[in-house]
Amino acid sequence: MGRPATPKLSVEKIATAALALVDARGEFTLGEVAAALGVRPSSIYNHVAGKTEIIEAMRALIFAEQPDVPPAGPWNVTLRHLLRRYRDAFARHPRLIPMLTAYTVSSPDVMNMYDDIAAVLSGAGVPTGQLLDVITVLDSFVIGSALDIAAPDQVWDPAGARTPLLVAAIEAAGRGRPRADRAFELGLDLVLGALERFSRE
Amino acid sequence: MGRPATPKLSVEKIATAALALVDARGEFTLGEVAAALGVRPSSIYNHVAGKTEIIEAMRALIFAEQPDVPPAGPWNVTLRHLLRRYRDAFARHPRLIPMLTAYTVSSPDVMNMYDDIAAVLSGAGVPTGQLLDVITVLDSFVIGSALDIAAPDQVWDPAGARTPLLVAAIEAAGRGRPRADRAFELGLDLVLGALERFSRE
DNA sequence: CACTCTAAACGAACGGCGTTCGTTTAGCAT
DNA sequence: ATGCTAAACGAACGCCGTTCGTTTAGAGTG
Repeated sequence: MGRPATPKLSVEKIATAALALVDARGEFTLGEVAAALGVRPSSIYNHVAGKTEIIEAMRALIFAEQPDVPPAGPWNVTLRHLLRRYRDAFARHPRLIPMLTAYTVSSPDVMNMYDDIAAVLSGAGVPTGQLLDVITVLDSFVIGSALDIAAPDQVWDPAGARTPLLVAAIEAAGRGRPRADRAFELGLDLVLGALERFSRE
Repeated sequence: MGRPATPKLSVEKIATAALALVDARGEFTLGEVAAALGVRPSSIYNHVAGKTEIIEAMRALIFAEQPDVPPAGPWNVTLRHLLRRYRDAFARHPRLIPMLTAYTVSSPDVMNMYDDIAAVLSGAGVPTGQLLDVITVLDSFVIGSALDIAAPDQVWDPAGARTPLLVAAIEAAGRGRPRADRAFELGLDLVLGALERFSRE
């Protein structure tokens, strides 16, 4: 026993193993992470302060997975790419999303994203006084949409319907990931359209 | 010991006690709930299958707290009231929100809400094929906004900023609950404005 | 080259929490 | 009266996150 020749652990390895567990089963345990890395649970604490810090590391990980996007072109195209990329970071790991909503989001990656969005919006003519409000609206929509991906399709009980309207709408809408993607794109259209009008005033 | 003359517990009492704990401290334990009700933890299982079912009961509770709203007036006013009421149900108990995002949302109260929204949207001219997509967009925005309330104000580290833009925007925006409310109202303006255009096409 | 210091893995242990199960008893139905 | 169901209880279990002291590999220092 004792210290090994080459370290078996690192923050990134721990986060990656935990993320694999979350993707596969929707949750993770320190014991499982340790087992996946051929290590005992207590060893993890040499690299990480606790379970919440592992979750924070996973957040950093999924943002690091993102490709960088050149910020060129007209502002609405750029903003659309930015928001899509933001949501995609969550969308690649749907079961992780609920865990991330339990804590606050002040990681540097998120700040960079906010920074980019702020630049684009300002260029589009949004005044400084309203900048953060607009960013909040966009952020809320993106995070809500991400949660929508994680939600399994409703097992619909027609007996509970007060209107046949909703039943018809649900049956017409399709299911699963494509449905969530389509709704997100529609939301982008709506919000960006509104922002255009907003920035012209 | 044995069975008491009048029952000490009920699903509603359990959910109410748990909700009080969540409001006060952001989390709850079966032991704490039991203590608050003058009961032992195991007794809870005579009324509820487990902790997740308590959370589900809390969801029902906060929707039951809502006043009923007469669905009169032009569709955009009605929809605005509906969405505001939807968000207010969460907003009264901000620390509960992250717990609710961990599971799916198929409670009957939520379905009624969807039903109402569907009726209004359909009346506004949204075709059946897109009804659920629009509802999803609205739902995502509302839930994202609710989470925004729960998020404490960012402790801002100016060293991490790549642009002074975001710093200025954050300082200009104010803090806490009023800020979140203002952003939500702005989002309502944007989305409803976009829907008007959308329904005129 | 000896010596020290730090960092990494380990084993044991703890305290808490969610949950299960068998027991006891009050009120209702037969 | 008798039996059934429902509600509260106590004891116990197993898992999980976390802490602490111990062991040892390698890097730094004189």
